[in-house]
Amino acid sequence: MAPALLGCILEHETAEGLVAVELTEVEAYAGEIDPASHAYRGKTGRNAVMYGPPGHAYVYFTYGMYFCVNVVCMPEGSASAVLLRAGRVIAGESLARDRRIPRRSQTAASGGTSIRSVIPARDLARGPARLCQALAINRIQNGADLCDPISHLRLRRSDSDVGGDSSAEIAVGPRVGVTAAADTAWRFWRAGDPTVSVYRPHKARATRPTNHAETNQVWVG
DNA sequence: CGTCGGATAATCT
DNA sequence: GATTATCCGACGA
Repeated sequence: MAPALLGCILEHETAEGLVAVELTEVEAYAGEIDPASHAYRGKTGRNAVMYGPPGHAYVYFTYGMYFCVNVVCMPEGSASAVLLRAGRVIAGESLARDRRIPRRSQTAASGGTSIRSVIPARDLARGPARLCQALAINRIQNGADLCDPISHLRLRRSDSDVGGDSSAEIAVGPRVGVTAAADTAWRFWRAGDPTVSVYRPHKARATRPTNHAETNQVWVG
């Protein structure tokens, strides 16, 4: 499913307008058999949508401030999903750019306008959390039916893909930022595409052992 | 260009 | 209490 999604269009229609992206980078997560999947340890409140019917959006909140969106890919009862990591904005570019202004740049001094240079078009949806920001995807869209043409958040084949074009070369490699199954090559992207995110291995944090002396622990004896 | 630390909170153990 | 499917800005080369 994952490489098949490359080149597909994800679009979100809101009161502000329409923003659409052509997918350029995705990652596959194989549910309960995949140590890197949120479903590896079974069904929970967060991953429940992954166990539902395919074609729906599994949106999760991470790092205290970001959302990422997946497409559920296996029949009901079986958890599996494809993370949408990046795309090229093909509609609603100015709206997407407005949504991508970092909150701490929206200071009163600058009148709500970032003093930083304009975000390059290639960076608008370059990364899973950026993609969600550009498309205004959040926990409200968790469970949304992406295949219903009525849905405001929908996934469709590209207009230029009717003849099964797929002229772009697809590259394969390990997934970004995962600790478990770090060598499993289930990341797929369009080779050479500038909207594909930069690969970064998971940050091996120094798990500093708790220093009991610093936390006022007193050992007597 | 590359590397690094901080932000920030739901979720799970 | 630890971990996290991330991003941004600062800093140095």
